[in-house]
Amino acid sequence: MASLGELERAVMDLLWAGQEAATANKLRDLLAQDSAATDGIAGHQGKDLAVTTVLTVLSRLEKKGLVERERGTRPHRYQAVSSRADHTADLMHEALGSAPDREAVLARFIGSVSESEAATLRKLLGKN
Amino acid sequence: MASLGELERAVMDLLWAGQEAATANKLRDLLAQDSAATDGIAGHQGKDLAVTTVLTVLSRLEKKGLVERERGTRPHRYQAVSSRADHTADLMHEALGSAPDREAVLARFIGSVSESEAATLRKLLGKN
DNA sequence: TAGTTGTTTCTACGCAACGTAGAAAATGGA
DNA sequence: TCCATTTTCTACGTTGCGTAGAAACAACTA
Repeated sequence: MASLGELERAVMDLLWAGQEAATANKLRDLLAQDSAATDGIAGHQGKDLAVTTVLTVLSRLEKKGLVERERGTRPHRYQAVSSRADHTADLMHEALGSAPDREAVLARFIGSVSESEAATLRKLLGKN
Repeated sequence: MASLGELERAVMDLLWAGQEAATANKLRDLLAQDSAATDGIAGHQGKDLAVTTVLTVLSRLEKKGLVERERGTRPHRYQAVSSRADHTADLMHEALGSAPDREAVLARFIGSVSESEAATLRKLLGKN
């Protein structure tokens, strides 16, 4: 129960990027900006989402446990439950988790990691 | 384009487990066995899939690039394109890949790995 | 060569997830 | 009490997946 749709991911990216909790309206605006930027000079003909759309997505993300909502304030405020790094690491563990041959997987994983990342990993593991 | 459904995964598990390429019929039988075993003494009332079902799934897996089919022989023979370990490692890279903060992700990942696996990783990264 | 049988392809249905949003309800201020 | 803002409810279209029947196809036998 962890994979995200395109819009869900876009919203999470915004929540992860901003440090403050955001309202649905704020997020809608940011999404419009983003798509305008992506469309380039062509003019953002695409995506002006309805606020209800954003709210629906936020509810779904809340149900999935990725988003937390403050119900006290009137425009509710939404924020990511965990950082993107944490979430991504969780995903990696999830992929790894269901494998009966964890060591082999780790071997392959390490095998196809860039040298600089390998260095990072060595550092993190405490070199001994 | 990488996530698998339940049956798709069951089929891949069989292909990954067996060393030889298998036919659709063989796979159907193995699936029936598996579900019988899972059902325990209760009697495998559940899953006797039609061969066409297995064939459909195999086609979809082929389209996804996970399965390769020999069309020469009459009962076509199917096999996994890459090992489960490779595939899982790919998934991990995929999760990691889309992150702008790769180092942070790796840090979190390492942080929540068991000590024995950390040891494995150290060995694999071994400065040698 | 024509029938028979095993195999594959085509087509399709139901269900769940997701993008999308209108209609209606709720809430807080004028 | 009425209005504007915000949230909830409901819903529709699309896509992926489990599932399989019907039809096409290939190989063997009589």
